[in-house]
Amino acid sequence: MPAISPQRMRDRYDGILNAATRVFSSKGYVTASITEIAQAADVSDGLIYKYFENKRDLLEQVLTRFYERSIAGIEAKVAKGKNFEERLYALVSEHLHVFIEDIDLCRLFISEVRTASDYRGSAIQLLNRRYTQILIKIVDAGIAEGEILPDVDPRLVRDMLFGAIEHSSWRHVNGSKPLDVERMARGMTDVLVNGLAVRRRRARA
Amino acid sequence: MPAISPQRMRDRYDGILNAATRVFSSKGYVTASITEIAQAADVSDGLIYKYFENKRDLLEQVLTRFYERSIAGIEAKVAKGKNFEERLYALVSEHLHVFIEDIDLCRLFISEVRTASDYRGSAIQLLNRRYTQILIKIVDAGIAEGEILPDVDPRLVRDMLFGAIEHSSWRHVNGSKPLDVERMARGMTDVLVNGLAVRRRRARA
Amino acid sequence: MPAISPQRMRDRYDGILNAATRVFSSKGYVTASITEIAQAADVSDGLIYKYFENKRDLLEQVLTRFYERSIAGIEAKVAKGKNFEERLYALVSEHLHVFIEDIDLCRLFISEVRTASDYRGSAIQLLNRRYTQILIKIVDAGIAEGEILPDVDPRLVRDMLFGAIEHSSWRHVNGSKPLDVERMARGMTDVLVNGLAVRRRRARA
Amino acid sequence: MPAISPQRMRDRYDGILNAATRVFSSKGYVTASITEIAQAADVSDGLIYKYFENKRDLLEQVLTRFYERSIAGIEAKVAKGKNFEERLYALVSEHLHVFIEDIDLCRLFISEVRTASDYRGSAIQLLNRRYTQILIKIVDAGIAEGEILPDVDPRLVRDMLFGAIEHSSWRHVNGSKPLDVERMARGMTDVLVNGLAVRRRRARA
DNA sequence: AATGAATGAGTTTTCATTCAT
DNA sequence: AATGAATGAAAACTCATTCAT
Repeated sequence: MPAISPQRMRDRYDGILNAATRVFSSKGYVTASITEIAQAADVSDGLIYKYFENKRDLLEQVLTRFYERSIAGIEAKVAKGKNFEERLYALVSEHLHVFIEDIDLCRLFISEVRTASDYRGSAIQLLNRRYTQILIKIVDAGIAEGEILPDVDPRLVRDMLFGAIEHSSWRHVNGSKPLDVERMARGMTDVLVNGLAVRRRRARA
Repeated sequence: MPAISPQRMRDRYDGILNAATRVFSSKGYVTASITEIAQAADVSDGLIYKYFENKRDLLEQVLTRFYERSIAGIEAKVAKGKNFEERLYALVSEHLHVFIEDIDLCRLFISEVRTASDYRGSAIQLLNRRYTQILIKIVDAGIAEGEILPDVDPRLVRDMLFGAIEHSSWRHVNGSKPLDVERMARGMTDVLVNGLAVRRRRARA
Repeated sequence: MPAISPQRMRDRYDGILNAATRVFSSKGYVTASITEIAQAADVSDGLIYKYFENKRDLLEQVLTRFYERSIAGIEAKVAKGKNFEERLYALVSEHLHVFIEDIDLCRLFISEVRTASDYRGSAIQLLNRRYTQILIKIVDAGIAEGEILPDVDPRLVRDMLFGAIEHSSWRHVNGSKPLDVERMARGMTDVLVNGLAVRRRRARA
Repeated sequence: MPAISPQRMRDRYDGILNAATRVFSSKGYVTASITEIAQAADVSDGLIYKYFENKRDLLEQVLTRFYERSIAGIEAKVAKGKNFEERLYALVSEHLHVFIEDIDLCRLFISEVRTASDYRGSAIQLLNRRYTQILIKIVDAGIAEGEILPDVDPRLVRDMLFGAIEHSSWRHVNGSKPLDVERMARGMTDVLVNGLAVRRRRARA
């Protein structure tokens, strides 16, 4: 004898999650209060604890859902790329787009998720791996198709790329300047592909 | 006619700063409490406020001291490099070393300093600029000496490099694996210099 | 669907207000602590902040309630007076009664309310005006009915009377002697009406 | 073997007292801090405790000195008055002048001195009596010389007058309007002497 | 005599979480 | 199922007073 329909339960859950996403994004984890989230969700404080274990759990759900959606979008775009360079470019530009469209969530993600003591083994960590795999596959395919030097360590490329994206996005996050996604994605892809060194006999693309 | 010797005052200051460094590093800024720091420094709560304006100020001093020391070390090493590649390698490997030796402080730095609303114009920001300049100069010199393509945007290189370092260090920070500094620094330098693409006519170094 | 009956909420509110009234009265605003009030109200510290904004707000509610009740009582008595002298007497004697019955609250009122920087425009100030009006109307009516000299400044009368009441009450407040309300009210009324000077041709009432 | 000359000791004492007068006046007793006073006196915190028992004692000395000086001034002026009305006027106007010239000290006096639990028997209380006596004597003399009705209670007059002065001064203290001393002193004296009631056969002055 | 470093109790206020209704 | 009243532990910070120097 369920006192509430599964659909309604689902709606409640989503409502709270959406509210938490908004509040956490705009105020940060510590500064946001359960009461504030409850009000934004038009729900009582107590009810939140029926759907989520505690404040930390709520944060994790928020981040997980965001990460899942972002990865799905990036995967879709990357799949359309026809060669190494196109796929790399798709990855970079999509990643940057996510940063631009959901700055606040990204800021939340970066500043809170890693602090979590329970980071290892969490759902987030699994997503992280999944995301990483996207790039690894791109690189592996590039090597297989002869586009990329075979002695390149894919993990190195991953670190350089994601690090670069994150790093350059930060300035945007912190508000100093708008980000020119197109130009930046192009620049990163280019440097990664061709390096910085002067070539004697071969013109760069 | 001070009631306490300057030396003892200096010791007190350092004692508190060291205690704060330890506590902040291990627990994070918000989670650490003044009382905890005071106990770690074997000092009363109140005394902390004689040497530091408030909790935030204490954090800033901790970060500034750390940053200053790190920069000095890196600058020294970089100065010894004879060409672009050597200097770039020095920068990368020193930076990685700092990350490895002071993981917790780096985590603190990354997760707290950028959140600070008063970041802009702060001492930290100045240090950040100073650090950034080290790399910019390396790149500029590389261009001047014809080692590097003249149309390279130094800021792009900066973002890619620092981002990559930060990013790859994170895994180390989060504890999964030890970091092979030598190999990683070599790899990054190499990719940055030569790119990933296969060269037709020219053997890579 | 509140989790608590409105009646119980009202009781809590009143309980805290009463406790605060007691504690503030006996110890003064600054000296009284929230914890002390909470204990007196048999309630947790935190709950006080559910019913009142902060310590200052709590004080204001205490004073306002007291003032409202006092004014209502005085107004009622004054309304029964048939002429200037009777009404003046009613005002004076009621005011003195309040002082005697609630010495501590009066002391609190006098020493705290005027210090408040936010006094102007506050609820208290409005009550102050309302009280002042009672006397002004008495004087105006006395003039209109030819009982009082027309060139009398009602504000001067107000200052002299309220000042006198307050002042003479203070000795009572500070505990030296009990106050003979009847005699004092009679004396003040008389002096105000007839003055101190000897009259040549007219016997005093 | 005094390590410091009596004169220098006296200067120190006065310096601290003056500084305390300034700081207490402008910030109030609770808000003022010993450190602040020490700085204003160009002296160390600790030295204050060589000259005064504690913060409360310091306040009392400040108020006592102020009160003593004010009374002396008023006594001198009153002594010059030739009859009841002149002396009464002198008292009122001098009192008002003190209020105007030392508003902040008056505010301090009124809001702090009475709160003092040790009010009774203190130096301040003695001064209060001495001040009160000035008026009592004026009234007694007025009665003796036939200017004033013999059945007047001098204490009642005292309360009305001092109360009125204090009360009307408060508005000035609280800053709403400047005080017209002359007019107000004249008005009070007049009402006290002649009363408010219409006289049939005798024109008022 | 004079200093000012050092203390530590005490303050208001916030908030995640629980549980009676 | 849902509420929101109630808790109480914690936090940062202040300051009168003491005492080693």
